Amino acid sequence: MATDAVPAPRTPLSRERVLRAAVGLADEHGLRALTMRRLAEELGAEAMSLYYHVAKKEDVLDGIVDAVAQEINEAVADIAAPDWKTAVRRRILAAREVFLRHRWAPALFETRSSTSLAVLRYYDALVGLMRQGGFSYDLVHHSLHALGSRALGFNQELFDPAESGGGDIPADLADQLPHLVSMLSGIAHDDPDSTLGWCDDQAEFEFGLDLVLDGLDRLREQA
Amino acid sequence: MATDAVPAPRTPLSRERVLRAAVGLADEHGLRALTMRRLAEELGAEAMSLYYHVAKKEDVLDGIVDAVAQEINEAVADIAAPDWKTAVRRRILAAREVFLRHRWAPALFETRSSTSLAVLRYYDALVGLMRQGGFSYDLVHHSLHALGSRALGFNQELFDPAESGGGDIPADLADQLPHLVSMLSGIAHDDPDSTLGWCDDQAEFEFGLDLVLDGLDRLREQA
DNA sequence: ACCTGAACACCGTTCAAGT
DNA sequence: ACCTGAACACCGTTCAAGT
Repeated sequence: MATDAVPAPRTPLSRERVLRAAVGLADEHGLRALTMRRLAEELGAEAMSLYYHVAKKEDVLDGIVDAVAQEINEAVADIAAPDWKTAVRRRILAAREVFLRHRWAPALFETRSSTSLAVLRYYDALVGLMRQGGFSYDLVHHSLHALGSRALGFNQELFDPAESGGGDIPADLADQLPHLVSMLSGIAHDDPDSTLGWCDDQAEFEFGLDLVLDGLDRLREQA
Repeated sequence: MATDAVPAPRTPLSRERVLRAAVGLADEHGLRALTMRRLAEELGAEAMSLYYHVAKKEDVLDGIVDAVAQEINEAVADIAAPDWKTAVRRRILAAREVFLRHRWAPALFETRSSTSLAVLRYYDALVGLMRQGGFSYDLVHHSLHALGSRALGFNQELFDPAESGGGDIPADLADQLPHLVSMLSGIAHDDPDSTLGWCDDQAEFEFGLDLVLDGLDRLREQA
């Protein structure tokens, strides 16, 4: 028996523990709460200790993007479908569900300049599926551009056309925006739980996704 | 005549001067260089002086987004076209040119939660054009979602499928990404000047835009 | 090998004070 | 009305030092 009662030996830090804590912090309090100091606190350590396991904050951000992408790859692994379109569609919608669990992720993904390996793997599978479905490499390439962030399951929007249901636009402003006001009266987004970002709700996402996928399928047939 | 030689009376600050300087700073050195202190320095004043003319940094950011949107509205004012599709298309491509002058803007636009008046005006005109072209308000609404940021002229992409032309992917990595590597060999983006963000070059932007516009036109005919 | 304290250079922002 | 100096609370990051 040891003579001294050793204090519960804190689980040592590691890159993985740091990244997991970072994801948790962002999930709970948003990206802005993710500071090195706060992250260390979450782990019961000092901010400076983190630098032994990660190079800099950017490294942490790259790391949690990769972590989310891995989560997507797992969610997507067992998906099978009879044709390329439903296969791609199902993968994208499954990926989307991961983003619904990590609402900070779309904004962060868009700031990364170097692409994570897990994201590349995700795209690689997409390319494979489309090739198998009869696409030329060239058309696949165009398709990825046309899909943009929708390929990964989200659609960062610029403004919410139905912000507050349109009911709160002041009258003087309404005069300046006649068409917008007319459009918004009577339109409301139903399910707040399916909303990613501003107005990217499930129904609208699928509308845009299908519009693009159908268009691509048509181009494939023509080729 | 005044008895004392007054020092050249520095043009006084104003919200507008602050915003103009902010846009210039971002144009020249990027968004990261846009700090209150640096901005003040650019204006020959102290950081604290800015707070007399703007509420907080967020206010500055909202302000320069609105300034860019105004620039877009001016660029787009005189556009006429025979049908809704070319009208919308031309407006969007003209808006895009403004973003090519302010490459920091797409990223910033996507972080704004409240929409600038100038952006609303831009959308209002789009809605008007589409209504006139035979769209129901409901389909216009879906259309705006489907277009997403493309309605304003940019397409924030997640990764550059052709990053460095694909030539620099290490061999061991290439084994893990067979489809991607095959696709990338032989694809190169030609004109770096037309590139917004990562891989959003002019040709790809127009491909995606036309794909969506054609799809919307088809839905309009069916309705 | 792993962690930390003290310190540096930088933020945004306040507030009372100057003209 | 307009601007500023000093100060505060926070960043990310370094470095030499502890175990």
